[in-house]
Parts: sequence; C-alpha cells; structure tokens
Amino acid sequence: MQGLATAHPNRPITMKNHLKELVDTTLAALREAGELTCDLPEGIAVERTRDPSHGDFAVNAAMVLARTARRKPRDLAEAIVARLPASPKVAKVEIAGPGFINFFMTPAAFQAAIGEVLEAGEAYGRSTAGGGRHVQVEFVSANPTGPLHVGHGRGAAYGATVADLLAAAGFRVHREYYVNDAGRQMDILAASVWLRYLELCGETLTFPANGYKGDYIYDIGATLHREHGEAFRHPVDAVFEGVPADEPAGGDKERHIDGIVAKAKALLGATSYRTVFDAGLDAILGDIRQDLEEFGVAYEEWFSERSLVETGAVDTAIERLKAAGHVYEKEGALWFRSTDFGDEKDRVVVRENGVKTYFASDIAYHMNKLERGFDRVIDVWGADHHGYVPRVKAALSAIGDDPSKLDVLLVQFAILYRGGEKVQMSTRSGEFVTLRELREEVGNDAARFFYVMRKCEQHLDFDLDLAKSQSADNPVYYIQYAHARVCSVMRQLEEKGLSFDREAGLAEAGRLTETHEQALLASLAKYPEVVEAAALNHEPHQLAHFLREFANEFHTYYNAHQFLVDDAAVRNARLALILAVRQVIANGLGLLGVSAPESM
RNA sequence: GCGCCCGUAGCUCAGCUGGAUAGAGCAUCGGCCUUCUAAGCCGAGGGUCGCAGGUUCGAGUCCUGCCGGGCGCGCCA
Repeated sequence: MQGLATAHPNRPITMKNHLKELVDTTLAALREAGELTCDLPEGIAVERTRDPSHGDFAVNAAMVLARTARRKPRDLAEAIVARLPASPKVAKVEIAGPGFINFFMTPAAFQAAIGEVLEAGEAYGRSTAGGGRHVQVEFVSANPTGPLHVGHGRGAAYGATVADLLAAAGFRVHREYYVNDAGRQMDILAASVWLRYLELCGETLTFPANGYKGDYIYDIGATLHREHGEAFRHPVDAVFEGVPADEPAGGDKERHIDGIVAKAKALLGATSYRTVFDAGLDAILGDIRQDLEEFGVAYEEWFSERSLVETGAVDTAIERLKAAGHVYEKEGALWFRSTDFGDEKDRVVVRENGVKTYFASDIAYHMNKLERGFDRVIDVWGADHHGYVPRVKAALSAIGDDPSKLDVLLVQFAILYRGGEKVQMSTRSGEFVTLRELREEVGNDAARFFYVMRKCEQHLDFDLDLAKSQSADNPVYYIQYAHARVCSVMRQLEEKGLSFDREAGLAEAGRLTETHEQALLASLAKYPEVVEAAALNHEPHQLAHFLREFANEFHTYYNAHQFLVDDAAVRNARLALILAVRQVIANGLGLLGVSAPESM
C-alpha cells in the first residue's frame, strides 16, 4: 500500500510524476526492443482528466508520437499499454478517443494522501523540482521618496508569494529590494525636506511645483529641526537667488527644482547636505521596511544603488560596454547602441552634463546580479516599465552575459473600488492611497489574497467592500472559515467526550467512500502539483483558485455528513481526513501570506 | 505611428502551456438551520470564447490581419 520504492517517505512522489515515470520507462523499453525507432518528440505529458469517465489521468503519448513514428495512435497506445509495468497505485488502464491512455487510480492510492499530509505536516506540498538552484527575486524596489502606495502593494504581495512558492518548490531563493538611494529624485527629496525645514525655521517661501509635497516631508523636516536646531538655516533670498523661475511663474519646473538642488548642495556643503539627504532617505526607507514587514514581506537583502556608484561598478559597466564596442558619442552624450540587440532605439548612459543615467546604474546592477552567480534572476516590475525590458536585456547581451537568465515579470495596475465606484488616486497632489491605509482598511490577509488572486498581467479590480465583508462572497473568509471549522470540530470532539485515534483513522481510510470524501482525497493528492505549477509558472493565482475550490469541497462535505459519529472507525477516518484538509489549507494560505485562524 | 498586455456567461475571472461535451464566483430565481459555526450547503436559467482567415488528427489556447480597451515610447527614475 505504500507505493513504489521510488517514493521518499517525507517527500511523497505525486501520482502524476509516478505515472510519468511509468510511461517514460515504457517508452524507453519500447525503443530498446526496437518497437519504437524514432526519437521522442516534445509534448508527451501526463494530464488530469476533466471528465471522471476518462479516469484520473490521461497520457497523450500515442497521439504525439503518431506522426514521427508513422503509426496509428491507437496501435501505439496498445503497444505502450502492453509494456506498462504494473503499479499498486493503478487500478485500470484504458485506451480511449483518438488514442488517449487513461489511468484509473486505486482508492488506496488516493487514501494514502491522508497519511502523507499528516506525516509531512507543514512540509506537505514542498518539492525538489527546483533542485536547489539559486534564484533571485527582486521586487517592489520603489524609490524611497515617499510611502508605498497600493500599486507597490501588488508588487509586494506578488513578489513575496512567487518567492515563497519557489522556495517551496525547492529553489534557493534570495529576495532583494533595490534601493534607489542615488540620483536626481533623491536630490529632489532632500531639497524638499530642506525647504520644509526652512519653513519651520521661520522662513517664508513658495514650495516648488516639482517638489515632494506629502505630509511626511513636513514630519522629516520637523525631526531635522528638532535634532539639529537651525544648523542648516539659510535665508530664502540666498536659496532662490539665481534659480530659474518655477512653472506657475512662467518658468520650467524641472530647471527650477534642479536649481534649488544645486543651491542646497552649495549652501549646505557636502557634509550638511548629506545629513539632510540621509534624514529623508532613512525616514522613508525605515517606513517602507516597517510597512513591508507588517505586510509579511521579508527580504534577504536591501541592495543600495549608491554602493554601485561608490564602488565604481557603474563606471566598470560602462567600460565593459565600451570595450565590447557598443558605445558611441553623440551630441556630447555617451550612447549605448542597444539597437544592435533588438531595442527600438539607442540609449544614453552618460548625459551631456556628465551625469550617468539611471539606466547606467541598472546595467551595473544587473551585471552584478549575474556575477553573484544566480542561476535565475527574476525582476518584478510595474507594467508601465515594460518598455525597459529590451534595453536591460540588450545590455546583458552586449557585455556577454546571458539575458535569458533574466525573467521580468510585469505586474499590471490594481484599481480600487469602493461602493462600486473607482477610488481616485493621484500621486501629483500627494494624496495617494498608501499600502498602509489599505492594510488598515481591509486587513493584511484580505490584501495579500486579493493582490494575488489574478494573474499578474491581468488588471486587478480590487473591491474594498468585498475584501472587508465577512461572508461567503469573500474568498479569504471562505477559505479561512473552512480551516476554523475543522478546528471547531476538534474542539467539539473533546466537549462531547469522544476519542480520536489517528493511526486507526489512517488504517480505516477505506471507510471514506462518499463522493464528497473522494473529491477531497483527490484534492489532497493534487495540492503538491498545484504548488509546483504555481511556482514554476510564477502564478500564485493558481494556488488561490485551488484553495477556493478546495474549501468549497470541504464546506459541501461538512453540510452533507456528520464527522463526530458514534461509529469509531468511521469517525477516526473522517477526522483524519479533515485534519489533512486543515493542514493543506494552512499550508496553502501560508504560502500566500494569509493566516489560518483556529476560530472565527 | 510603433511596441507590450488584455478581450471567455449580465459583472469579476479560471481554463493545468494544443486535448475529449468551455468552467467558477457574484448577480437573478427557487429550496435547506431542534444535528460538529447558516461567515455554510443544494438546485435552475445564462456562451457564435472580440471579428476574419490560417496551421493539424484536434484551437478559447499557436500564426497572420483587423476591431475595441489599458500602458509605454525622455540626455526622468
């Protein structure tokens, strides 16, 4: 009853993989015997059937082989079935339709899942598909110029879940946040903080149109004022003297803000400027870290862009592009000829004014990633950055790295709805909906779940009312409720003075003959396949959908049958089953970053 | 104009990388609580998979061309 010798006690092989092995063995045997002379084409797969009358699994090998082997699918199917090794898990094999080989699994094969789940516990669903390969997942990486908003939230939930799924699938995962702590936007932040600070010192000024206007800038300015007094105070006249006019005054807001940044650096001097700069960076980055931590999102590394600049990595990257002959000068700027690698236009790496572009840092960063020896590098970006993918891959190609090691996963926008109406978000006025506000409104569990409910390339309609509702309509509560119900049954067991014997339950698994029970057993066995597929395809929504359906199967069972029955054999078997259900729900929700409450 | 993503039931979406008769939830209508939590369950109706071609044993899925929606096309990040 324990399956084949290939099964590891703690890492039970899935039924699907078991059948795949049987088929592979058979095909190899056929070739050795000379019955099959052609090579094996791609696409031979074991699939779950949709219709139970077709068995539990189907293999398409005969149809896929038909053309290259120049034989009729049904003849091939018969040849395969004739050589198929016997398995205690397989009850019956049939050839059907155009040449499908349908497998009917034994009840014992399904019942074994309960023991496997309870034995593995939290580890159930983990696999070694990743083979310990080292994969980096970089996600969120929002500029530390303000709090995370709801758009970042989706990237956070998605990236964290993809990372956790990959870890569950046997990859070594390195989660990383790229901190853009260098560059113009950060200088603008520092200038914004400084101006608010000057206001607190008593200066009166017109705040730049292009400055950061959020309330948090005041807070940082206030902290600065509290800790350093008037050490950084300069008269406004000196600050604005010679600075190009701002946009509302008929000027250019970009030139205006750049002028103020230059003044800040000049008036404050390097050391003081750095203090102001760091006050902004540290406050905002600290806030982001705390926000993500509270959201259940953890990182192995916070990688500093500034460190790339300071170690000369950016210069090295440009030198490598130059040495490879893919750089030229035009109109005073230094260009990377990315069109040689499929990009639609060439890109500037060093501007006319001598300042390196963000893209230059990013080339250095991705070079650095591959140098660190990751087998795969995954970037999770907002979909509005999709135009950026070709140029990064072009840069990797240009310096002789392998661009296929980089996967960029593009996450579409999340649109919030409240009362059926779109929630307006405008970053311009500084009045955006922050991730923290969202978490406070709907809770971490609903936020994490809703964010990954859809494929990443699908626009997400985030219904705030639904996320908050405590009803069956809300998939999060629906799934959590299934978990809580099992816990409740176990509490009732004690209150009623009844006993539960797990070993007896496993031994009596043959008593689980109801259709509801068989559906649950099949789902228990399917769960590891779902985790693996969700991980390899970077599709957390597959797991979310599975859990919704799985919870439905449980609620149906709950309503149809009593678990705490007098017949001890049946009771033990049913309780063992629902404990396994509880374990799978807890494991699945855990991978999604959602809690599994014991009572609701 | 060019590029990327999306188009499946009234609404929101799945569809396991090309398989067998296209599925859920919501909404609508009709049932189920003296029994382990009704935060639940059961049933019914609802479809030209945007349109037109093509590839093959087989297409919602792959290719081409249109149509519609979103996003992007800076010496910004």
